[in-house]
Amino acid sequence: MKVKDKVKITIDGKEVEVEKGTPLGKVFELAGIKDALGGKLGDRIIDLQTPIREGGQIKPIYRNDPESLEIMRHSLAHIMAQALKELYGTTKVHLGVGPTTEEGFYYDVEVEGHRITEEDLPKIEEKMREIIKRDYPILRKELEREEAIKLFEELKEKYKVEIIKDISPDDVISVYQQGDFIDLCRGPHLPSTGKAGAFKLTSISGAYWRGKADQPQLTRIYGMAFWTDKELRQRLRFYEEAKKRDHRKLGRELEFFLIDENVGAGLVLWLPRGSIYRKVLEDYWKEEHLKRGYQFVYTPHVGKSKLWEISGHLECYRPNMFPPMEMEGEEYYVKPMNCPFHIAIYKSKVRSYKELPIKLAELGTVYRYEMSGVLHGLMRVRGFTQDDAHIICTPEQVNDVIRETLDLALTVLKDFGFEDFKIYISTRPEDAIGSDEQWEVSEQALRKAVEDLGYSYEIDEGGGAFYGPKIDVKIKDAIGRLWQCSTIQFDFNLPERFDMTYVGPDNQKHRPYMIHRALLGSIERFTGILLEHYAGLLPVWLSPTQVRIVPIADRHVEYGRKVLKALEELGIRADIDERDERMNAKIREAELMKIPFVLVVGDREAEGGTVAVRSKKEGNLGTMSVEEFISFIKEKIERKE
RNA sequence: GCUGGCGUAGCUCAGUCGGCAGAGCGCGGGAUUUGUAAUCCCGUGGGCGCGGGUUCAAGUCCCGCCGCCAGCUCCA
Repeated sequence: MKVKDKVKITIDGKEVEVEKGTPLGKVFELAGIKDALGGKLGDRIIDLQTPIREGGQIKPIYRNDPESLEIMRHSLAHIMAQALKELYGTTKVHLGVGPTTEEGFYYDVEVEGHRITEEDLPKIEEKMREIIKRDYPILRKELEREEAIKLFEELKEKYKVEIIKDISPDDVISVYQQGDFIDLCRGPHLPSTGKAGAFKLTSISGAYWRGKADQPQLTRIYGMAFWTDKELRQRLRFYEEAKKRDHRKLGRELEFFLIDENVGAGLVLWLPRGSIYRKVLEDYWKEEHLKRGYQFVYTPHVGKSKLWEISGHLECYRPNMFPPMEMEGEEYYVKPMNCPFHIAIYKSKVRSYKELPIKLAELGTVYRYEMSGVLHGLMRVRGFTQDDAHIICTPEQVNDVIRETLDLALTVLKDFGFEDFKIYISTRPEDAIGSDEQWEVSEQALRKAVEDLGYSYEIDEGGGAFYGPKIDVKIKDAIGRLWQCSTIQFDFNLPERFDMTYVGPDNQKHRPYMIHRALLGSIERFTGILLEHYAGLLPVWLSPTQVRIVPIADRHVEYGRKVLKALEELGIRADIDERDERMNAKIREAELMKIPFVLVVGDREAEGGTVAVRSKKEGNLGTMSVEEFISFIKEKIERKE
């Protein structure tokens, strides 16, 4: 045997030399590695049957490694496909693709002569368990292209044949077989079906073949899978928890907002309770911006088509805009963005470098046409209010401006109770406009700002818009979900298009930098996130009603009103439940409305000038004097608890 | 927009094979005057999403539209 047919492999610091093409399982055996389910070769996860053709580092994957799940889920996708074929006929089921997901797997399939519904899922699950019990060995085979095409043509796997034809000639075509089920697959897979973990088929939906709308639509069957039942149940509980927190449900129960089909899909009606919360949020937002030298502007909801032509929106953004309306021979569009208006304000006079940076802010309501299928409560709507601002500055100011903006974003998000952030910087894409210098200066400013503030970040290389780089901030909510809120974005396009200038110290005209930014994103979406984060129990400072007074009997109403007045005079949002109901019913009502504090007043309180305080979070706190309660709640409000 | 599922009272939901539209909560009235999550009684409330069709008869079957939900795709 020639030396060049051997490959050198390093595993856990140990070197072994094996014949080229030796399966990984055998390699592990030689290296004395037991119980591994696969290995990681570079970024690729491979299974025990994969032949090793090149040398290098291989990291064994054991059941405890997160990568092992990928192997197992992949095999479950095959087990599901096999189950479908056994149930509906080998040549009737046409398989699409069956990858793993973050928590499980799915398979896109087409079943001739049967429409798969959710009701079929238990039946399919049962068949899968049967196949797992049969503990078929899962065997890898490599085939020649022609051989593979012939095989899958015989199996009536039209989609698989299509995939094979697209596989590059340099790549190996592999299939995996378990029992009499055989599937085109790169792997990795478990050694046998019996090794699969706990799973549940969760849902079903349509998905286009190759994700393209002009292709046939297949049925996508989703499964969730973990090694143990416990982990699976935990994940299912997470969904139940998420469901309980659903802002659409909370929004109705807490009377925050309404979406009325007679008004229109994706158009939000803010109810009084939601509106008072929103006012508090907006007041806070404005204060924070005033402190940092922002100037507020108000701009109209519609503008002439010319404006959108110059901005380029009609060219690039039209599918997302509401159609035009005609007036006096002129076309007007409802605004999908505020930028052109802010630019018009900037341009309304000659600007000197001495007045830069100029920061124009607006809670600007914009309208975007979103496809009906993507609308979702407050999270995805057709009319929403951006907490928008445009900062126009000189190149020298870019660093300070970005740092200050990011700092403001994080300060605001922290004040709303978010502590966990993920920061992403997106850099220059292929087909970008703007000079090298502009990109260099801007990307540098973004990095420096995050570093100065002591945060880590991820770079999305080439992920910026064609007109500039950006920072996005995602927040982690109480159940670990990430939501994108803040975005700080350079724009090299609009200053050019609108010919924005400022006069520099050299008395010449210069092109300013423009930064577009939103901190919360949109008020609607942010409200949805807040409601879900807090499961409806907002911090006291944001609660529509901060205090409810509950008189025990009619004769206590008078005293209750006195307490109410004392609170109201200090700007505390309070009300009194004077209904002819029992105290328990009133307390229950307050609990359901998630009112942070209930003050029970009866004979004892009326006599002593006190209140019996019940906190939504902590239950009965006992008796306090009215003054004590006031300073107690005032402090919580100030500290944004 | 596409695929699948769904649409019955303000809310949550029953309604069988096509045969007189129901419950609880809510709301109104009355009784009751209460100590930390639902007091009792009486009453009120529905062109069954909208529009067509089949039928002696449609909440139920068929077609079209609107909306909602889960995805695909896309995004604040």
